[in-house]
Amino acid sequence: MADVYQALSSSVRRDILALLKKQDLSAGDIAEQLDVGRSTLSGHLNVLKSADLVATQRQGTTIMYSLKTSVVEDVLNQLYSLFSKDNKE
Amino acid sequence: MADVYQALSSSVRRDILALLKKQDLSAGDIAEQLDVGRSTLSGHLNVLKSADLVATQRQGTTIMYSLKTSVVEDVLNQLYSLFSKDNKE
DNA sequence: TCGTTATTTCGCTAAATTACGAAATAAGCT
DNA sequence: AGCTTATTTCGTAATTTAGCGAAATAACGA
Repeated sequence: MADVYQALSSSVRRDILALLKKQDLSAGDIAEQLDVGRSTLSGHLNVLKSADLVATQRQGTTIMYSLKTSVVEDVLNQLYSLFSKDNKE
Repeated sequence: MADVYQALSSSVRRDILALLKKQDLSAGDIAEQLDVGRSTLSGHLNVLKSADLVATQRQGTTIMYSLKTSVVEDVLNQLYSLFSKDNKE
């Protein structure tokens, strides 16, 4: 889980994740809903993919993006243990 | 909670938070334990303070840093609702 | 007030991030 | 093969971030 925090640090990328939460979408669909150029969006999707936050699946000519939740569970746990007052370790 | 994600995206800053979880520390104490220059550390502490992740309290000539947990609760909730499959909104 | 200690601010540099449009690639259809 | 649509890669520019040492500021004690 190299750089999940970095991936989550962009509001555009968090918006992408919010869209993908509702349904799987192609890059084009996402680009239509977010005010950002295609190539820029592609870069953001790459960051999310590297962080293992999204998965891709080719369907003919389009590529469908979907949300991956496993890594975020780790982040939640890490944040929890980083800040929970009780257990001091 | 302007940019908590940005603040959390640096491993140096996460290390600072981990140290502060165990006990309140001065900037000097932190600098001794982390391999980073004083001025650089000061910058990181500023980022954490802006993100409301740490609090400061002057004690004579030194400044004590302590962990603030309130904002992180919000982040945890946000992340949870961003990724939880069930509730689609 | 002077000196000492603790911390921050100030340039400055290097590296990373974000954005764009144009060109390249991939897949499907006729 | 040639055309169309979807997406990515490339080259470039602007902005942000991270790091450093030197100088500035703050608070204390002699």
